[in-house]
Amino acid sequence: MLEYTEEMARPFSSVTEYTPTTTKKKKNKNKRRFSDEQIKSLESMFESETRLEPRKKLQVAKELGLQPRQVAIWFQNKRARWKTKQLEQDYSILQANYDNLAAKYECLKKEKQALAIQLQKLNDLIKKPKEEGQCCGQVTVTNCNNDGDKGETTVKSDSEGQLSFSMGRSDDDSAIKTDYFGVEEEANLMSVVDPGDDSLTSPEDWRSLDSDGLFDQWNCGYPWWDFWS
DNA sequence: GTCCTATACCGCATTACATCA
DNA sequence: CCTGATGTAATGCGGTATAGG
Repeated sequence: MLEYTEEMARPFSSVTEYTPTTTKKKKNKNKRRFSDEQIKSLESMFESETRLEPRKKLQVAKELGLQPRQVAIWFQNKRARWKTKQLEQDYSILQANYDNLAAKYECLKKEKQALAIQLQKLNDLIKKPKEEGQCCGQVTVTNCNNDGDKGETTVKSDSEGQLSFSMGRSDDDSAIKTDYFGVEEEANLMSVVDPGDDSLTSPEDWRSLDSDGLFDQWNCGYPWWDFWS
């Protein structure tokens, strides 16, 4: 149901005219900013509803001494400004998320490089003959998780060739020690580490692990065992 | 029921003006 | 006083929805 015509509601109709040769707007010398009182009232109405019913619009216009058209335009402009503001906020959030993600990516990249070096060292090591006395060793990996908590993982190989993992917090002497697995599961580990490289798939080779800082370069935000998950 | 016209309203881009540093 | 930047009221246009002939 149409309650009034746009032309009836157009403000300043007596001063807004058009030249016969062009559609360009003529200067409107009656343009006045709305009073603080009017703005305050419109703002509070916008907070409760961003669109006005035609009847409500007429009522508001009457109350504020404005033309209904002016109220409609104010709401229209207000919606546009609000949308712009929202977009800016959304952009800020996206930007923050992106920065966070980029930082994680860089971290993972460094992690990957470190692991590649470690893998190379491991490859070199397992090629050494057992006689060289490389039967026992311990490697400690310091890392931090997503919560920023530091932790460490120790990989030990004993004279029997048993591998054991202990995990705990570096700042906590009561670190929980956990035997992770024994020789019979080493083959599984090998397939996780490098399924495409049979140079690491022999349990024999793992008995020669040494602690010459293979994992020392690890110092990123993720436990190394999550890297392949 | 369908088409056509008139009207109202919207979003968007832009203009015109007021205000301020 | 002048000037450029900024905020905002108002305009124009294209599109959609709806009522009535």
